[in-house]
Amino acid sequence: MLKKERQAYILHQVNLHNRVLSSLLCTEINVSEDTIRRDLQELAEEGKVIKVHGGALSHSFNQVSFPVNGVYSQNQKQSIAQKAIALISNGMFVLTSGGTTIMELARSLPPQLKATFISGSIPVILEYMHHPNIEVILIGDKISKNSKITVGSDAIAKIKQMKPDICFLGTNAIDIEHGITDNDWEVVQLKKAMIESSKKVVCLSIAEKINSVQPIRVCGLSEIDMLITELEADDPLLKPYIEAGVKVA
Amino acid sequence: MLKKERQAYILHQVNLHNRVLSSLLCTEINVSEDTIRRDLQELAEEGKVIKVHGGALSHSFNQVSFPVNGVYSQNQKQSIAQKAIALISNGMFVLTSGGTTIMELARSLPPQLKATFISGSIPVILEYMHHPNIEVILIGDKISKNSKITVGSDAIAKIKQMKPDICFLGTNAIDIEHGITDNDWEVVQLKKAMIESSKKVVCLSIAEKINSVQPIRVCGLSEIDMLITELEADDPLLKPYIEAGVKVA
DNA sequence: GGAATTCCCGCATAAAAACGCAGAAACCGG
DNA sequence: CCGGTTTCTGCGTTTTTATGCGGGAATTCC
Repeated sequence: MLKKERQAYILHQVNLHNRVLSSLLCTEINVSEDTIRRDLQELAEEGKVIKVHGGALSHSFNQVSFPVNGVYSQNQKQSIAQKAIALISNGMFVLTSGGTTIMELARSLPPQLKATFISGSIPVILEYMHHPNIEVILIGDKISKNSKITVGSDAIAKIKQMKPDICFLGTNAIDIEHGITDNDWEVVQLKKAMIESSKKVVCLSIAEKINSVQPIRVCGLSEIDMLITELEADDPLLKPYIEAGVKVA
Repeated sequence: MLKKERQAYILHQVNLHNRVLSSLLCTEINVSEDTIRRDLQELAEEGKVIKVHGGALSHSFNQVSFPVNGVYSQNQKQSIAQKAIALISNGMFVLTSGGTTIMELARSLPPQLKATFISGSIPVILEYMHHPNIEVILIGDKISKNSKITVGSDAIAKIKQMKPDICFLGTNAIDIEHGITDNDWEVVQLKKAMIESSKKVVCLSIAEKINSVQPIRVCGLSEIDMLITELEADDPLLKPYIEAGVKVA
């Protein structure tokens, strides 16, 4: 069999079945694994397939991403994400909500980190999926088209079954008196469950949202362990929260 | 034999068999390999064949290099999607697998359709989310990065709790003897559960995949209700399936 | 953390291509 | 018919290409 023929055949198989294993191909075509590997290599260089350990994948399926429009206050959120990442170590189970701050966190995860991330937010999950070393657990249920997150009793039940090491909450509003508040009833139910299940609860919030209130209460300050903002820890804005027993970073 | 004659003969052979080997040709015509090589060279320069190491290929053969970004066989999948959509009516619960054919189905859903769609495939879910009137239920569990679908016992358990009206399966390989087969163990588990739960099972497959086999068995033909391809229902390729009791469209 | 794959590198080999050359055949204008 | 020219073809040598093999590095899986 001619080289080009072989490559055409491989390409055909990849496009048909979305993935091929070099081990299977080489028995099928009756050539050595090296040859298959070299073929896949060439096809990959021409951009016709995506080479992976043990075989190759079709190009068509592997470029899912969410339309990201300009993120508000990206710099601040970046700096929040960095502080949050410092709390994560290898092997942890990390539960996260949705929201642009969490997105920033997801995007900034160091590539060598090995951990398990759990979320019901579609955009966030997509970011997690791009990372090579993390396991991704998706919480299923009905999708709320507004917030692009799964909501409902199944999702809540699933969260309650878990005991993640740490939970990162994108925060909509936080206030000394009313604690964490939000404006979407279903999302609030979810966050409540997340707080209840997690060993440690960390709120991520840009300074702008500090001392603001939304209609629906998530939890009181006593139930969160840490508040991360882009501010320095000794910023006067944070002082009342420290006094209320919340760690800040 | 004259040069022109020889070249005409070679060209004829190429168009007939899509390929020629120079070694064979030279014994056939009884000239030296050099001569054959020179002929092929000329024909290649005139663009009539594609010269490769060891022989030459027909132009049509090589031309089947696919668009790198686009979906393979999109037209066929479009037409399959249309046939599948005809089976969906308002108020239905529709369970779907993943795959590019299902993606096409998701993209082509008429905007006024009101139904509930259930899936564990991230790319497919993203498409569903764009539609204004459909409810989207996401099956949660661990995400398989290969297939971008949730897999695992939780996902299977969730599917078994449901009784969807119809289930659309993207098909990897279908064959009279072996039924539906696939190449990813976890995905197969999922598909088995989907088939078991659903009132009606519809397989979507481009004609190219008909009569092909993959390593892992999903189910026999008796378990599926309908097979949708881009072919006409009276195509001879489909006849054995009809005889096996599968409806086709 | 250890076993099993898979990958990567260099080498060996055989097949095919390229190259130069020379002889044979065809062509061609007288 | 004949010498000169061009074209074609085959041969020997050198290069290039394709492929398989072995061993060590890297990766994945349990």
